[in-house]
Amino acid sequence: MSGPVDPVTELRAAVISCVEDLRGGSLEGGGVPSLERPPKAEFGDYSTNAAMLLAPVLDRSPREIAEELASKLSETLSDRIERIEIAGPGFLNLFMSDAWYRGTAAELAAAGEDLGRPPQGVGGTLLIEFVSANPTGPLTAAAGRHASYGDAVARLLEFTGTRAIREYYMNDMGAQMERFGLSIAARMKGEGVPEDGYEGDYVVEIAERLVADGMGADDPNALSLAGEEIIVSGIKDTLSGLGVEFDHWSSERALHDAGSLQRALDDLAEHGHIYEKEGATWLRSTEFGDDKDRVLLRSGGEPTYFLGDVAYHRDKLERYPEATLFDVLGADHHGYVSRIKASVEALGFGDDRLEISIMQLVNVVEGGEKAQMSKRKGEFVTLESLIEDIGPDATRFFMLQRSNDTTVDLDLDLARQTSSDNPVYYVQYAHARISSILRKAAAEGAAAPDAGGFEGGVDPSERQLIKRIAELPAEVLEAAERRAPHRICAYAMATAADFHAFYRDCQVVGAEGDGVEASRLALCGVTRQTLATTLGLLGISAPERM
RNA sequence: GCCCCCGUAGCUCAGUGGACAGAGCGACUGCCUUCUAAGCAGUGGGUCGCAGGUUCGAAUCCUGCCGGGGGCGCCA
Repeated sequence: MSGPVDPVTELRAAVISCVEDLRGGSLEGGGVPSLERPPKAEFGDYSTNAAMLLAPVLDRSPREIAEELASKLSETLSDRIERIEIAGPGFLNLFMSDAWYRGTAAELAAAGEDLGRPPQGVGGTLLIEFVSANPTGPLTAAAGRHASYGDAVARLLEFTGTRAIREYYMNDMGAQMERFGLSIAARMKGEGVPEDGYEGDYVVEIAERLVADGMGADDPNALSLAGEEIIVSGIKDTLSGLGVEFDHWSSERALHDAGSLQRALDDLAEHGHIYEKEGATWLRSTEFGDDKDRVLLRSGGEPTYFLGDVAYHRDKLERYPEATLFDVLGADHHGYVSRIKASVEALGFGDDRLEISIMQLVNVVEGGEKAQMSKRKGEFVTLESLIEDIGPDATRFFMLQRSNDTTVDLDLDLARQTSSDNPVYYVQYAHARISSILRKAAAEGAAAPDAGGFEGGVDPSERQLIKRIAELPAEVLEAAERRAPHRICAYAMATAADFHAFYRDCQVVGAEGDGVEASRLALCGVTRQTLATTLGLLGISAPERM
């Protein structure tokens, strides 16, 4: 027997059914009763606010309703519940029995690799566009945040039954590519870079490579194309090093050459949302909530960056008619959100087809000092050097640890430490420690893991650990729906902490008592699976030895 | 001026209506003949930016203000 299980939701279902009984009808409107871990152990294992929510509906006092709910729940849960207390303004505090803990542990163990997978997944298709850094230079450390985030969201959704597609969009057209080509040409001739050119040393390296390939400095356009090829191949290598692989690389130039920009323009014209003014072609984006209308074709006739982006979104929407688009943008692009949403609507697609997350900035901190970041000046920490410095696992963990709308201060001194101070190693260490126990058990011919096969008491540390693991499906669902992988980081750390406490209190191999060793080995196995799964969702390795 | 994000412990941050507000780091104190001390336990530390409002209940929702960051091009 295996498959997704969700013990907390099962318990919640029991509460809801009792509430519906008492109310004499289904729960529409009103709130859904909570079922949560109370702040203090003295408040039991789980608590619910059901009686407080019911009070205004039934027009009776919360404590009175709580009494009735408690007796109904006791009946429904029978030997799974030890006792129910009524506290505070009308909370029902549930104290679960050893039988429930044993049953839950057995259920979790039976889930195998499906442990933590929410039984009711999210479904659908999400096309995630992320990183999409310009192909005029190597990826910066900040791109590592986008890469880690987009990939982790994709992994989370895949785990919940959603098809995730990863795309990278290259703005390989226009003025910046010209400046890039001119910068390479200047370096070939040994000259200083032109105004607004790219000053980084990598441009010198590219120039040297292209000279070696026999290229001349007289065709900046050709140089920019050749330079782009080198840059993009480097970007792919860097992302691979982080464990991020894209399904599709879209190119603005390719879209342009295929006539997609023109088609997008025709589409918008057909829908009646464009007009001419001062020689330029505009999108009436204000009609869809944007601050001002936006230029699609300049008065010279060249397309703007924005038109390319409109064409790209149209292309995505048509390639995957079932998909929701998800754009991961940097904080410096937030002004872009309303216009791109407007364009999607102007093309006749529903506004629920596009979702956008804004990533706040990344500061790399060393010795308490923030490193400067300027791509054009060539002063920045590259993602490649960051990965080389602290490794892909620490890079991902530190980038993912914070919610996307807060700035990340990546402390290199901390990230470099291979000690308990470093949260990555803390979690990985727990996984390695369990692996070591299981190795020892195998070597010493310990009992086969069996979560439910004993009648003794369950240790408080075991209870804590089982409860934590039982929360995983809800945690995964929440993180997936809210596109919030940082919750998984916090969850993984909490699970590791619970395991270390269990390790302190409970001997596993050679434990005294009938079936105790077998049940603890099973709990170790379930914990290891939990850590492996959560680390996997973050794209971080789960080592067997450290 | 307008728009977006943030303001919670010394530092970095969790916590999008529930019970006396949490974690990691830093500081201080203990614990390795015992399954990995990359670990555990304990101590100290906060007017949740300020002021109103909604609610039985607000760090959380609403309004105003203060402080920090980012953005407001026929650049990308």
